[in-house]
Amino acid sequence: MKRKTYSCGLEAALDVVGGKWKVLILWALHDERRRFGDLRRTVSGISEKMLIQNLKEMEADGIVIRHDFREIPPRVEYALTSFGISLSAALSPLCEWGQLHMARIGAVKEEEEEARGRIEA
Amino acid sequence: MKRKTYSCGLEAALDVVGGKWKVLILWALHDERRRFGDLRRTVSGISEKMLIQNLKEMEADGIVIRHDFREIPPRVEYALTSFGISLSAALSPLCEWGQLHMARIGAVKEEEEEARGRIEA
DNA sequence: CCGTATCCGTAAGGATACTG
DNA sequence: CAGTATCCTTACGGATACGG
Repeated sequence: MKRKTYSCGLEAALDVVGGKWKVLILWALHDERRRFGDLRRTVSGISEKMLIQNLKEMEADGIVIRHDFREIPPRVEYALTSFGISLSAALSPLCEWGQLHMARIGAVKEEEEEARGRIEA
Repeated sequence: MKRKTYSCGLEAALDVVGGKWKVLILWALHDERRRFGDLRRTVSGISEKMLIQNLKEMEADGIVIRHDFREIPPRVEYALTSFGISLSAALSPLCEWGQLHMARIGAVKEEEEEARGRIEA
């Protein structure tokens, strides 16, 4: 059987949590299971389409598990698998780093956006 | 002065190392300074355009520093700043996680790609 | 050797409306 | 409530050719 290969661990990790939303979804689930609508509100800015699409991929990758209560009105909860939990643990230092340097990053990015604005104008 | 804000540390971190290439470039630099052409070969699959574009953004973000030796033929080296080093340290658990689960991830992703192939056919 | 410039396709992602 | 379906835009990124 063929198997995709990677030149380093980060490349493999990115194959699972790459893209704009997956890390944020993962993080929203790292401390508690959540319903679909709950996730939608927690991960600010995400559309329903992107949310469900990413959740499906994450489920296929084995980091998230979906539990459908088969009630009416519908009720579905998403939670991390143990694999997902190990991933979120690996992500936590990055989260702390971001927290620590948030102010600096925010300032630089704000400048960059202003600069882009000046170019367009 | 305005300042961009984030709802969690990961969001801020992603603003700096988001996208397909930056983490890989960062990682290529985490143990040694490298020349442009060296980076191009090390970060497998990247085009010159994407490499220079990302390097410029990373320089603007203060995680990479560019040293132009002003020689002919040209010689330019890129290295991590101390800020960049702190980031690479925060990334290292994720790298280890990827390394550890590389086989599993590779297998799943291979299946997914095969599945996509069947749909198109 | 280290980039720039240009062209171009794809796919990621947003908005909106609709269904069980 | 939890999704689907559809349309549409843009920006990410590849390929290629050229310049200092």
